[in-house]
Amino acid sequence: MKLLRQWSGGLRFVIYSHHMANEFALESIEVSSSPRERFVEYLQSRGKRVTQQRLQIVDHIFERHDHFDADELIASLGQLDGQKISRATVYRTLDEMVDAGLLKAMTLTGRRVYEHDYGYPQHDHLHCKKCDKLIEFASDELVALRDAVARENGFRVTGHRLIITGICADCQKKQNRAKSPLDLI
Amino acid sequence: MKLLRQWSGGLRFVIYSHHMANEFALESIEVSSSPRERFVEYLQSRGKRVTQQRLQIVDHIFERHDHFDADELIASLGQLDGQKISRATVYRTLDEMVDAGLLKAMTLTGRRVYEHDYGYPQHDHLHCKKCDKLIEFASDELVALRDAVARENGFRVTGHRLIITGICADCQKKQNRAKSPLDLI
DNA sequence: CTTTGTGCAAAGCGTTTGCACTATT
DNA sequence: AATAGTGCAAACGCTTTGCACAAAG
Repeated sequence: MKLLRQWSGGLRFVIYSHHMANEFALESIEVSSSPRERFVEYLQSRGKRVTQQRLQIVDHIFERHDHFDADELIASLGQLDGQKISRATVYRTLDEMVDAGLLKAMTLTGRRVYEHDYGYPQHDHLHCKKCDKLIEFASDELVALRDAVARENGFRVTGHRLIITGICADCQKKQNRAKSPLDLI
Repeated sequence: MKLLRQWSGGLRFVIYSHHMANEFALESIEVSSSPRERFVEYLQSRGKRVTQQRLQIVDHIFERHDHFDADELIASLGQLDGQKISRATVYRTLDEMVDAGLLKAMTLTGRRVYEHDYGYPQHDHLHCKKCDKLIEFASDELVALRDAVARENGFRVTGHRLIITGICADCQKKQNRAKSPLDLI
């Protein structure tokens, strides 16, 4: 799951690679500053402090594109050298990053899952209930449909979340393999 | 929030009224037995017992159509005469009713919310983040879109959940009223 | 009479919070 | 120096579970 990223001076771009298994096949969109820069701006604009912990967390999260929860983040932060960042600080910083528009959160199977929301196009998910994998897809049609439904109901949309649940291609293969005659000997 | 329901012999129908505020504007679909009957069938087919508590809970839930969580259900069950049904039993029975296909569950703002899934057409929701109201809508287009996306990804769909978040018409009115010049005196 | 369900209270699990200490401004 | 952030552990809110007793089959 490699990720290409380019930060060039002035106007900047993020370029995510196409993932072979299709999980992260969306192209990135243009952004005017790095996640770190944007987080610093956000903090300063609110009179909040730019701490070592906050910087370490933003940098770490935007080093690769994937979906993660608080525990996974804490575990992978723990592997970095230096002193550990506490669970409480991680939770507090994740909230701030959601506020800052850097991350998007959704609840899946009881736990909160986060993903990049900055420099990444709007999309929805296919969720495999066997392996828990999230596959992203984007659909303009869906957004149009959403807006039409909202309009009919006099509703002012701020966002949406579509999760299609089922079994991914990989898990279907595994299932078939398990059921094949060869295994019944 | 009145509900019309008719159980006539043989082939039966559930008829939900149109709700004035539009929360429950979907027409019902035909079902071959009452929720209670279906739950009993489900229980017997699995060698589970038909207890007073289980019957009381199904009946109570299907007396009116709305969205509820475990606590609300426990509170409204508590108002019935007779001995109280324990929290644990309510949770266990809700799980069984989801298994039985009578209820559908989703997680909203941390807590699990339930709604009828039997005798009620598939639909999705608009969720007002001001007043927490859920407005239902149905869209065949959405289902077609979902299936197309899944097909492209070799994904076998078992279901989906679309929640459009924003501000409902009522809350928009309230907001405008609060901001009107008259209130600024 | 056997076995499953119920009620209670305790445990679980992810997340949040109060507070004394530390770091940023 | 003043104030906001951190780390710790305890608290939280919702849900689940172990166990002794009650009820269904």
